[in-house]
Amino acid sequence: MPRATLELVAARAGVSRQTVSNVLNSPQLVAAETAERVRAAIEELDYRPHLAARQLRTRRSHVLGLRVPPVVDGINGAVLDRFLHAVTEQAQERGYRILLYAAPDVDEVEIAQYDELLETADLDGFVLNNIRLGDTRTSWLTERGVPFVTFGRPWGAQGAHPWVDVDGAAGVRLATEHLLGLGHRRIALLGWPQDDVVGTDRRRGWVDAMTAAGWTEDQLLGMQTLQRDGVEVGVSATHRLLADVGPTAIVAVSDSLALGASVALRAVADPPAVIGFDDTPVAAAVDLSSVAQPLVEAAEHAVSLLLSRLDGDGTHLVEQHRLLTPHLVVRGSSRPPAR
Amino acid sequence: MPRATLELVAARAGVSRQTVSNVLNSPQLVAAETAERVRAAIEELDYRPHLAARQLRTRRSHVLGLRVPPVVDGINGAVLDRFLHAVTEQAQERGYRILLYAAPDVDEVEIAQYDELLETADLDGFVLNNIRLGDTRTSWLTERGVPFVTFGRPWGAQGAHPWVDVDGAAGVRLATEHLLGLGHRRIALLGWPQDDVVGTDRRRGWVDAMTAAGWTEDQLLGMQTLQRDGVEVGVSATHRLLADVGPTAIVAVSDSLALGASVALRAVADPPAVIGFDDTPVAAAVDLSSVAQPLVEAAEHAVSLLLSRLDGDGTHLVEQHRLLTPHLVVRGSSRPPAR
DNA sequence: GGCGAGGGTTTGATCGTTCCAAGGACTGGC
DNA sequence: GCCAGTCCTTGGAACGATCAAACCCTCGCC
Repeated sequence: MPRATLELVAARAGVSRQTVSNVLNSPQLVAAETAERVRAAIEELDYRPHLAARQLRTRRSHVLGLRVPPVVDGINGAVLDRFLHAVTEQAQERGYRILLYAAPDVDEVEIAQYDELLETADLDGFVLNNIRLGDTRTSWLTERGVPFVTFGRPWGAQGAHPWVDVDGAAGVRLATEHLLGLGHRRIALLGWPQDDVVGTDRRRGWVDAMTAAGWTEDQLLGMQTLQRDGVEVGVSATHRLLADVGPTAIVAVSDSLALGASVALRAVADPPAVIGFDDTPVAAAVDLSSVAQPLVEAAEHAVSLLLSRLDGDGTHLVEQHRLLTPHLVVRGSSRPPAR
Repeated sequence: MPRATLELVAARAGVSRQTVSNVLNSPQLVAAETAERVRAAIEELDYRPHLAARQLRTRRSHVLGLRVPPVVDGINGAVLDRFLHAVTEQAQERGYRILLYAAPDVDEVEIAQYDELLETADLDGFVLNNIRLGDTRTSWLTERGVPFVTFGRPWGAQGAHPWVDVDGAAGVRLATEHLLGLGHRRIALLGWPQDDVVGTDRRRGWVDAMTAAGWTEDQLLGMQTLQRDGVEVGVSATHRLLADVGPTAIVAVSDSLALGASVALRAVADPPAVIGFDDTPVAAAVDLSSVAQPLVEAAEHAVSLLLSRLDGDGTHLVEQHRLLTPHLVVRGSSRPPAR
């Protein structure tokens, strides 16, 4: 059976090409009766529009670009994994598809990819997921008027654009308050270095909850370690905390660090409670409490923001964004303090 | 600056459209000198062909379809994650891109997606990654002559098609021999149910290594548990093995099961050695030895097989396939037997 | 009764590429 | 000096959709 085209459908319904096209794209222009007849013809011939032809004319591909980042540690990769799935599903439901592209962690290379994809494939927009302070990718895209959303806030004062993010401070505050509620007082933090904006944000949740519980900022400075991410780092940092601080509970800004803590605590009698961040499979596997990001929700909003810009009625509210609140998944590592 | 087109480049180089097209697609048809001139013009105008236009004419999109499966357990998701990245990178290097589609675990729904993608987007081929015994998707694709590769063997006698897979039996044999080499004799297996072909294959590696070491098949039947995947299952099954078999080492057919074993063994003095399968981030995190699948290599071959069919010179060797051997990643859980 | 308005439909051109059949230049042989 | 053959180039048509403008009614109004 040959491919059904607009022409064929038109002939079958006894109308012109354009009318068939209108039935699909601008139904309000077509008389109800005619539309009905056309729809029947479409059905009979199992007609589906050829996207490349449409794209050639309209310069719209109905495809969104998404980067698959180089696999690094693997633990946090799981986060992206779920986000990826949710984004794909959301986009699909709304008539868009997701095209992957690989790029190393170098802005210029990634920008070259944008250029290529826009020029040759007419991508309609991008979803970025690991923006940094002073990111040159976002400004490049903004300058060119390319629609995009980021999963992650633009931390600097760089131009505004739509974004979705999860409130890290709120998440860590939740975790800390949960531990306070269990009766813990001396709660230490495994944080990231100060130049990391995400880590600094998450740390704030701990600071807020702890100061509300009576600690002073000065005291807290002595109850934390700020180091880069990693299981090994978590192990050594925890040993230090045990020696210097003697905490009854530890809050970590990542599951990697929290896992390191669990490992370090294995040999300890009456081990402190531990809570991680991201609710990765690893956390579930080792019975570690963790702060869970609402990734499906994040993906929904990301796609919504992007498509409202794309399909919107011109009133594109450029500065839209959404900050989501994570929730705490309580597991075995949420022990009450030893008496 | 307006978009550069073939026409524009042709004018600039003082030749016709077709000649420019030939320079790009059939260079052997064009005189060297002319080609040089054309290439210069392309360079100057920063010309890049518009894929939709090409696609409209040739019915080839240079895009491959890849499914993002529903996120289930998360531990094994990490495997797909790395595969995904590798496939994207490989495809990109060879001038193809990866388009994602989401589908639930229902063949008919997925097939409907194929139909849609082929008809509306001219996808050139598919990469499938979770084929089952008696899969209807592969036969549908085969019937229609749609190029595809699977990551995973077609276990049944169903029609042959290109595939790439990792030799699970070899992997488990490697693990078992490693343990034998450490001095273990009584090595138990945490397996999957018999109706699972992958699990059965992996089990065979254990059987082979163990019989070579002097055990009889009958004896081995008493040294295994065959259950579905999961951390919880691993915990309870391990308790049973400890009571009934008293092994000095345990080989598991997945990291989930192996992790369950590690958890169950935490309270045990002189715990048995444990080895998992898949080398997921979880394994690395808890210092668990594990069999690693060569995913990058698998992706390379998958893309190669698919593209040789697509770009090949007609001599498409339909029944190509590749079985890769995994390697063992030795970590702390590879303890020698307690004396 | 003629004229303008406007809803509904048709017509022809167009997007950028490749296919096709035919045209032109150059070489070598007689 | 002509012709065949080779090699390269050329212009027109086609892919399947949308855009823009023209067209044809019917209706209401003066």
